[in-house]
Amino acid sequence: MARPTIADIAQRAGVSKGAVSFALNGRPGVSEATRERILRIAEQMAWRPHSAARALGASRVDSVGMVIARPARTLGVEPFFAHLLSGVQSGLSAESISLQLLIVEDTEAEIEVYRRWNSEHRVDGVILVDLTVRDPRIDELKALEMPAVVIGGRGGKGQLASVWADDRDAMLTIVEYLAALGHRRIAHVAGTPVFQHTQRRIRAVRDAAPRLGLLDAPSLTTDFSDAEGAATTRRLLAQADRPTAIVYDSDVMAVAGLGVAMEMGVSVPGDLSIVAFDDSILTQLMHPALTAMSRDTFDFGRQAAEVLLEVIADPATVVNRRTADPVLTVRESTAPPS
Amino acid sequence: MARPTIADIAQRAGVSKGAVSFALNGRPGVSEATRERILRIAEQMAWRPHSAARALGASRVDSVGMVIARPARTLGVEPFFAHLLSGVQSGLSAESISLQLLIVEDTEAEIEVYRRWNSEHRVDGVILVDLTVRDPRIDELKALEMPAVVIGGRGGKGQLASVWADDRDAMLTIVEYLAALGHRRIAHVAGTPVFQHTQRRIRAVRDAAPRLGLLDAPSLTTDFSDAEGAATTRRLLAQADRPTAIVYDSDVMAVAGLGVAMEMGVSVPGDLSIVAFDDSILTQLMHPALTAMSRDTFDFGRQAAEVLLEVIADPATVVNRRTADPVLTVRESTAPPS
DNA sequence: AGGGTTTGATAAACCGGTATAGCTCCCGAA
DNA sequence: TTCGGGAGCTATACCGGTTTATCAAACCCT
Repeated sequence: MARPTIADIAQRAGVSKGAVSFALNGRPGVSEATRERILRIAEQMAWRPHSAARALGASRVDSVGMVIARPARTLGVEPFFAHLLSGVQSGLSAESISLQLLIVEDTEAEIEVYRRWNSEHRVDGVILVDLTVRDPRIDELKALEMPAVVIGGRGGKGQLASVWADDRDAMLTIVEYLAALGHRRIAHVAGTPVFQHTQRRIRAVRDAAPRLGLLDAPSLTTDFSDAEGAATTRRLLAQADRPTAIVYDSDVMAVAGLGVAMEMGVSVPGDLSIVAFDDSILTQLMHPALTAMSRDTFDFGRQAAEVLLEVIADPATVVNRRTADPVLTVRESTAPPS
Repeated sequence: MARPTIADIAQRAGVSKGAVSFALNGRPGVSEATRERILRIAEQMAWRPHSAARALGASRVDSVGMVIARPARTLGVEPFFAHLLSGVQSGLSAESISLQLLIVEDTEAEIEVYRRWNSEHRVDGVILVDLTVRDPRIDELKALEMPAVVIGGRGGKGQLASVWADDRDAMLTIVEYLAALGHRRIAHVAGTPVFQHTQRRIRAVRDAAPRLGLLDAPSLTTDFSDAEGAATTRRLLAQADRPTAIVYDSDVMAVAGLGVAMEMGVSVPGDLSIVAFDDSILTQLMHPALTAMSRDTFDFGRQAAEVLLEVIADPATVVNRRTADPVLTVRESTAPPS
């Protein structure tokens, strides 16, 4: 027999399909003795539920989705997504729920995917990343009544559940660390201002500057690419009163910045301290190795999965879970200014 | 009405469910006039097939799977997977087939996933990566009769369909290029010998050495990690008659090797030429930028998806598609030996 | 004109589960 | 002694599609 169905089990156990269903799902309706007998037979026949059949009757699909809207070109350099994915899956695997991953070009395409997933019943819920200010996805998902959890930002007026780390605090930690070393000219090479986390980091720098007595603390926005990271660094270092420390919003930009500094004969950390907001193998491979803000991305993903499952179980829930704070890993790229 | 079903459409069109099904799937059984009317109504009601219902009746799920068996830690540095994924999806999206992605720790877990997917009917087929010598997955998938396509290697005695690039030729190109520059001591920092592509590259170096008059051409295996890449480089450069050129099997190891060279005061490309087998942003970010073998990974994935769909349509097909040859991108890390 | 084939459609079975109404015992309380 | 009620199980409807058997009407040929 190719793939046994519950009807096969029922026949073999001499009971009805319903009884088998009860037994296999641990719900009342059969005696302990019968349940055990059925479970033994199911085990022995290597029965597995047919996911489609289950999805049709009940309305859960045991599958959640995640769409990443980034041009393929800029994707994959940061280990961020890979770790996040692993984490999400470890959070899902406990309930043996599968993950659909989709990479699309832009937010419009992403929303289209949500619509399709919704009408085709392909997923029970979704995980959102790269939250922007006034993110159109939030309203859309609300309208579709699709369970969702936002990673890395509040879910818009508390509408959606979210899992987030305290970017503001992390950025303050970095700036305070640099100020404590004696730096007074600190520059911030930020990401794209449409992202909420970029905004929060920029605000954190701006707010901390006067308190720490910084002479100058500009935040310069980029598109997160190595090219713009390098160009911005070049502009900064060409200034008469150039910064003695630069904070980069991503590890890729920090590495690009380090390259520019070396090329311009600016020694790191002698003449310039460099801090990367995100940590990865990249920062560790450099010479000097870069001081970086490390987040437990894996755990981030795991928690997002957990929260999503809660929301799916009870769509009324709105959790706003704050994850462990990022910690600053000091390496060789930071020192007191000369 | 929340989500219209074909019954709703049938009622509105004044026909039976069956007629609607025929019309929507473009099969004979309804007149052109009726078909058009039904299609218009379906369009107007924004009908979408319920994926589970369709999967239950027919036996296709319109979903394919891909399992990556690597410890999360080593994952995600190389843009390889991200690009591959994008490519696979672009190949699948035409037929609006979705992709299930799973990251697991080892091959054993991977096989377990295939078994589960098979018995739960979760996917119509799978894509295999990181083919090893005598890969146990091939026999398993054959036994499960699950459509599959292998990326980056032949599918074991022509059993499974595959999509591959010519590693051997690519490696020969690199070695010939270095020999033409005048190098006679070339070392090869390889990956894990369990992988077929590693074996092929090692053999290519060994075979080419005498023909090109190389004095020495050792292939040293590693676990692909930056740590072992660095350690191996250190050993090589400490030798009395150290190599004048090193070929690395991955971009990460090449970068680590470059770091070691700089640290030991070996100038690149003055005293040592470096070539990375895989290209990525990493190699471009370095100073000097690394000469590297570039593959069109996106296209690789796209083709794998296409072949898989062919195999799913007709399980008897065994395609062995060879993709475009990788090309050597010469940058600043290679020069004639001093 | 009559018998056979084609066309266009329908009703019902089916896929493999889940949910529910209902039936039969059996036990305890009134 | 009877009745209520819960435990244990069966039968059946149902989820939303696909597929098949069936059938009436039209069409075709000699």
